Amino acid sequence: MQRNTRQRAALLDALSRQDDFRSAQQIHEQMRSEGETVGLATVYRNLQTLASSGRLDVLVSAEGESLYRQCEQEGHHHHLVCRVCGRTVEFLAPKLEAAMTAIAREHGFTDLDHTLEVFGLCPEHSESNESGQAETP
Amino acid sequence: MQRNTRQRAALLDALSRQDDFRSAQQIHEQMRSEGETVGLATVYRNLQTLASSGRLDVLVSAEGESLYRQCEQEGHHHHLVCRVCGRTVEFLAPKLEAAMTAIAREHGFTDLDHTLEVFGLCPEHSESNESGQAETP
DNA sequence: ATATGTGCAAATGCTTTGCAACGCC
DNA sequence: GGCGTTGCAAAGCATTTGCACATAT
Repeated sequence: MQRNTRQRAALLDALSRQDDFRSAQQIHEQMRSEGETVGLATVYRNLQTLASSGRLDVLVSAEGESLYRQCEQEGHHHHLVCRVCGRTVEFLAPKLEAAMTAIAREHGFTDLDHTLEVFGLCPEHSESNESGQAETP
Repeated sequence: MQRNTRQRAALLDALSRQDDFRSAQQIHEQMRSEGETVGLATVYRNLQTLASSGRLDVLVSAEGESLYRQCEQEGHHHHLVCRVCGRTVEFLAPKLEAAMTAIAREHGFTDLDHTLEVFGLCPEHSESNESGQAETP
């Protein structure tokens, strides 16, 4: 079954100290920079395992890259994700759900499922603010 | 500017005779099988051009592949897609847009973009109906 | 002890790109 | 004739996989 390896523990730890959506490579890089010695393939493999066991949230960015983060909420929810830093806000939208369901029903569709992700620039990275303020000149 | 090449015309024609979402490679294959001689790269390039000029709808499958089809509506809209046959219904949801925008604004996000796709079973493929009527055994 | 997990590097699959030839305008 | 377009093959990326080695249990 599932063994308890240093790498897996390190990955879970990294994920727990981090609540933005990140790509496998970003996560790997971060772990490396924190002194962990982990292979990229291992990160991919573990992320996959964790995701399919429902312990992680996965979302596919507009560019087709898979982004991961630990779940915050159990139930159904959506994400507002910063395109630059990955900062994420979860939100519920029962009205949206209801409206979508209604539309689908009107067309005779059943067994519904949907994806709704919002991408944008968070306050730190908004365009009016992007003149290079993140650094300390 | 934009030139009028045989390949581009063939692509537009192929797209116009087809209303499911398809990958670049599927479209290329179809064109080939219809006797068109077109390079795969050309298909990719033209799909990209057309998509960014808003003449095509693009959607990224869960596997990260880009799927294209011609637009039915000009403006922003969403899709209700049958998981079995790919049958697609476009719909508008101004209230959803407004609600999402509001939520994003509350969190200070700007330059918004979002993906909203609804998947389900169309009337032909609903579960109560799925006993295998599509085939001829 | 032994099945699982890991690391590396090679392989995969989709997509993009460099560059010479091609063909609209 | 010139410049956008094309085609091919090579390059790029994110991700997966084969295989020998390491290691939890």
